[in-house]
Amino acid sequence: MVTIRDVARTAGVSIATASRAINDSPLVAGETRARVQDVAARLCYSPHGAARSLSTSRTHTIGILLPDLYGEFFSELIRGIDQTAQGEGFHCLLASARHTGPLLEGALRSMRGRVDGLILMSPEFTGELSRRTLPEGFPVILVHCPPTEQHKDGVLVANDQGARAMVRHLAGLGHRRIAIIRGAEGNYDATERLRGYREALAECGLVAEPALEAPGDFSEESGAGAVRELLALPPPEQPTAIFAANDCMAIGALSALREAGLRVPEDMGLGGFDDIPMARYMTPPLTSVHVDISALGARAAARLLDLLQGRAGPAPYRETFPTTLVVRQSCGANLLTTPRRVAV
Amino acid sequence: MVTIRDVARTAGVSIATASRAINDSPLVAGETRARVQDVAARLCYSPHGAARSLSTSRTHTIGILLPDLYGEFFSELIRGIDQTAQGEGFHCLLASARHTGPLLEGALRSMRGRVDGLILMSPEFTGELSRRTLPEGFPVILVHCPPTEQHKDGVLVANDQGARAMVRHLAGLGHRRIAIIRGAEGNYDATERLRGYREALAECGLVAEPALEAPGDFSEESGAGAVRELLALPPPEQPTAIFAANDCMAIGALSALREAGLRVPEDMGLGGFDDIPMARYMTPPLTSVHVDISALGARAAARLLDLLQGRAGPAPYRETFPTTLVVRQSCGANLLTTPRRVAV
DNA sequence: TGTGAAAATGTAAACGTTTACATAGCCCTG
DNA sequence: CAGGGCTATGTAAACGTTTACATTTTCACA
Repeated sequence: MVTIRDVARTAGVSIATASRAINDSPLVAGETRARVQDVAARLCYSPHGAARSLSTSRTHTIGILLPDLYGEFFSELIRGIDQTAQGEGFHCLLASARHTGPLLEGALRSMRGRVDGLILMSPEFTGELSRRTLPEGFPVILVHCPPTEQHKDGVLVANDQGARAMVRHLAGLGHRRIAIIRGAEGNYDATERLRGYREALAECGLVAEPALEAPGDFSEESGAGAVRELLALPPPEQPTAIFAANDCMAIGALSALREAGLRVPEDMGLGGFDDIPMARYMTPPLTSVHVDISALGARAAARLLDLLQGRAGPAPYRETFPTTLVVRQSCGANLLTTPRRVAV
Repeated sequence: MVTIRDVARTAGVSIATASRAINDSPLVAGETRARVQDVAARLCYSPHGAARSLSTSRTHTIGILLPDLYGEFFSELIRGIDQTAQGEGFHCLLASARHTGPLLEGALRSMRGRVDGLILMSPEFTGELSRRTLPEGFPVILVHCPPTEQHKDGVLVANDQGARAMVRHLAGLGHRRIAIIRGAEGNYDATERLRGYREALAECGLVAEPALEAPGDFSEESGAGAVRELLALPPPEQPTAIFAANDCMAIGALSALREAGLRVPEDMGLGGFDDIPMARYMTPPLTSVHVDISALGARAAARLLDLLQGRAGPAPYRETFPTTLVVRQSCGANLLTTPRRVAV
């Protein structure tokens, strides 16, 4: 492997000068710089990352710690982060701490000396854990996490606002019995979306009924299962519209409704959340709440980079990403045929 | 920041002993090891990654270099890789080199001293580039790339086999005019799938017609556009079945067909490729070619780790991942109603 | 009780950089 | 021409580890 020594020797300068030339320091004569850079190119020299990091105590890498790597949300988030990071010459070190507790601690630990800052998404992350695993004042941007004592910076999605918009929209179409298919137990988004759902019901003067809050876990199957559960209710108690806490469940719900011989939206209105690319291509096209996840990732990265490059003060930064309701046909708006069960 | 010196001092041993104790070396007395580890835990010591890497010239990190980070393929691939890597205590450093040439070179360069090996997917990667950017003998696993002079290890998907299976299946259902919606120009998968399509036609005694090879770029829109193009052909030249080179385009095609008032599969058979999770939830459920991408990633990572851990000889390793045809309803098999245009 | 091997520990070099500080050459000014 | 300020370069320490080698301790055995 060719090191800076080799470059220096070949160019006939000291290591220090070689280093300066390579880093475009103004302290080196133009002619020397050119010669050194020329030699470096000829020898195919590239600086050793670890050595550089050790010396400068900067890694030019941001860590991404996620609970999982499954699904569109994470890939979009990563894409947004990576794009922004790459724009400033930063790398991304990826880790997922599927399981809780000790594994998360290990993952955090192993980041020491490998990253300059962290974009972190984990419900398990607490101030106490931070104290044990991260150097004091280590830059962290939280995604979807409540702030901790040490780390107040974060971005989050206006889940409740989105859910409210959806439910109000359904109510506006005349639905009085609106069910929700809930997300995974304990999940942040799930909780917030449920909250938004309940708030909207209250605003619209409707009462929340436990029977209309079907459990789910964000998977297609659970969406289908929830529908079967709802359709097992005695007819007067059945909903006329369903709000699925994400699009996957909405899609599962759609297929279960079809199996049950119900038409969407005529017999049952349906709304999802996330507006995944596929949503518009469903039959009928799915009404959903749009969230620009990659933009969310990009913002998180941008803020972290501001911190790292000294462009931002330590003032706590929290940004709530707004959502937008995308009305298509599954909800029953834009309806060409006549609904059977909904009184308008 | 607490370093190994602090641990050593507090535990009353030399740095060397502290290091050994922390790394569970057998060269240290059990009692000493316990004491040191105790101190380390109390001080919340975690070893500095860069320092360690510099000293051992091992980073315990594998680099992932992809052309892009968009879509299910990449996220699944990354998931498979990360899972396997994490199992052996390795990290993943992610980079995407969207653009070609110099950017790719820079990305490769910047990996020096940061990763122990590389999982690389880029059509632009050549032996010459490798020589310029990577140390000799640097472990690389290629995904979907032709082998180069230095790097022969790689995994790939049996794209042509999958495409052949699909087209043969369609032909077996009686279709004589089978169109393809091609993938992005120059893309590896696209080329292979097209090749499989043509081979299968030949095998079945059908003639390839340029008019039936509609261009596409893997996006939903392009799928819809291709369908409009095909339907613009004079009726006798129109296809009775369409093979879309991926599921996204198949979904776009589905919605364009519906707009045109055609029923799937009665009026037009349809098949996709990739078997994305959503495929089964389409109306009708999409017949597709299943590829287990995360397993592909896992295999690539496993092979790389074998190389890195000295468990495998340098014998070139190439694995072609088989695909499986998943027959649902969009192709016209399992058909309940009668097809209008297909002679069986 | 002395000897030697084995076990435990310590000393210091090495990994490849960056950078504070020292030095050398040069030009300008008085 | 001495002195002082630049500018360009070199020397060497530092970053936090690991590890080859040296040294000390322990302990079994003759």
